[in-house]
Amino acid sequence: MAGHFAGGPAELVLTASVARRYYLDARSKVEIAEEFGLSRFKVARLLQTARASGLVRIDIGYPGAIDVGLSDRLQEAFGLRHAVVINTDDATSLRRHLGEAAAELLTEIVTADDVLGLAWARSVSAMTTALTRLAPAPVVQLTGALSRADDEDSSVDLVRQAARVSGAPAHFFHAPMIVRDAATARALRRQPEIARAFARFSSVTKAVVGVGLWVPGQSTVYDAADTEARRVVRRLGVRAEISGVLVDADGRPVPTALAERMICVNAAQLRAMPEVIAIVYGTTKVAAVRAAVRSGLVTGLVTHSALANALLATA
Amino acid sequence: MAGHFAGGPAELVLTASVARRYYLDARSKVEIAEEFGLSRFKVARLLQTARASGLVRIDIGYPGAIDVGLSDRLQEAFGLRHAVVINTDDATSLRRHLGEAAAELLTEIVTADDVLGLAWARSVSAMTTALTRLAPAPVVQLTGALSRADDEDSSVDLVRQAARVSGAPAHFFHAPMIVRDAATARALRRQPEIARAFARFSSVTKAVVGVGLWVPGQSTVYDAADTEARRVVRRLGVRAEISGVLVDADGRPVPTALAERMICVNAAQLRAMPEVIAIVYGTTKVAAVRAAVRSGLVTGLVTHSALANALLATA
DNA sequence: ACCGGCTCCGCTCAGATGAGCAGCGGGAGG
DNA sequence: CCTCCCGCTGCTCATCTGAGCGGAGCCGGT
Repeated sequence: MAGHFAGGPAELVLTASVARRYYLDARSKVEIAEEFGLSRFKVARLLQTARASGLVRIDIGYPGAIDVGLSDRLQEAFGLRHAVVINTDDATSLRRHLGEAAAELLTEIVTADDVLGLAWARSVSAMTTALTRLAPAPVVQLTGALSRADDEDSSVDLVRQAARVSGAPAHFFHAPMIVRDAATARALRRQPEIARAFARFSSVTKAVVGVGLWVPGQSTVYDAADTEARRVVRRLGVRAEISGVLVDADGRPVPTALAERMICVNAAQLRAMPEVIAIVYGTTKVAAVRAAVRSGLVTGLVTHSALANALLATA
Repeated sequence: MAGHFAGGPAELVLTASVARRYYLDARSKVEIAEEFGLSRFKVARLLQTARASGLVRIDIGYPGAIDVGLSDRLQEAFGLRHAVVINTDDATSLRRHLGEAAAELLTEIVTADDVLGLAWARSVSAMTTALTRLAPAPVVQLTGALSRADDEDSSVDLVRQAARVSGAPAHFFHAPMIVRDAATARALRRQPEIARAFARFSSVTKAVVGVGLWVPGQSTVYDAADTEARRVVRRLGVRAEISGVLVDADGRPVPTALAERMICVNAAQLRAMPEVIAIVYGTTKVAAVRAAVRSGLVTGLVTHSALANALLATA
């Protein structure tokens, strides 16, 4: 493939001329053949050798924030419908950049016929912040609120913000993501406001979620859970959390007692959504992201170079 | 041309995928269309934008001694049949490298049906030194010897060496390049040995020559001429010397008294040779080389980057 | 609402292209 | 000298491709 050029200097230069005419000046092989006094077959063969010998190099890349090559490979490798890899790995601006990229992606792919579902995650919050334009699609809240002291945007605010941009209705509810026991959760889900939002899950066509690794500090759900639940869930094989949906290392949903206590979308509902885009950063989460894409629940990924490379390395 | 990409991230990545499939994996547009569920027209348009936006970059170059891009441009710009530009400008090894390149070129383009003509020049000498393989073409000496004390190879040796490699007859003669007066030159040209060689000029199909600038130290003929001749010839407008043939800045042959005193090929004879390759180095000679290629006497050029660039800059 | 202009899309069809094949010529070996 | 073999060349035909055309949807101005 990258073999050296066989012929002499004259043929080398001739080949280069032909290649330039063909690839850069966009002439047809017939034209080139006439111009150089060759048969079109000879021209075709010269171009073949030009490609094979590496005389003509074609590379696909773009001088911008998006690493298109990596995005493409990621999409291909995991069979994703969408993959956007951001070039920077700078920790300080990473979340903002991913938010912007995801916002752009959403602006592009969401139409008025869509119903948008949003889970709570800091990365999803960064997206809504960056969102400036959106087709008039209704927005549905997918998860309850997580009681973190430093949260600027609650789960509810996030949904309302997106709906404000889209100009279509917001379907939100006020409830925590995790409650003390299953009974309380069941009671809450019967609340009219919450039930109405949940009823819309089945019509959601595009969702945006976060992914957490089931270890301290790498999952808002993990951090919000009590010590006992953390341990039990861990022992059941849960490795990753997709906006509340708990899956094992291979992406299989794991039934847990904790899930009974959560006010959020479940695996079956998520799977029914044609498009689920995860925004994830931090190489620590490699295993979680791999589980998420393997699960098939996640069909799109917005991430950064380091994580993308890590994913591909272990694929 | 180098405009940025218009669409959103999803289309950007899709375009990159399609471009990779097309340019790197060499799939047909129809195949790609089926694979991605698009029409082949859509694929074509994506590829167009990919090219126009700079997402797909094609460059032609070769990691070797020969700068193919420059060679190509030179060939194109001056309508040359052959152009070989060597990448290095390192003065110490320049002549040797050019000699090797020219030798390769000659090995490639000379066939048993050719008759090879060789003029004397240090660069041509470097070529014969590097010559290891050559079709059995007879070799004809085009110029007399120049009496430089430091010459390793005389005009004669050069011809014999090439003929030894080719395995075909050498047609050489022993005579100086410049003699005291025209009468002596005429007498010499009538010498059987010399006349026989000269008679072969008309059958020469490929010649290799040097080019000199008509200033001190840039032309072996200039240096070999007497002060008076140098001045007279200069005043007649001569700027360049192509292995003894004197031309002005535009490449027009200039009739001179000096020419009458020289034992070498003349302009008409040189012009009759279908292929005349000049080996030249040193940016000082730019004007001389331009004159030589403009003259149409020279149809091929073996040179180095700096000189090639200088030529193109002033073209 | 209606119209005119605009853009985007996919169709048609002629011309361009590639895979495979046969002819030719040149060199090695008998 | 002949003969075989190999590589190069250009042909055929089925497929691919590009330029141009017309229709569908969109948008802004009455």
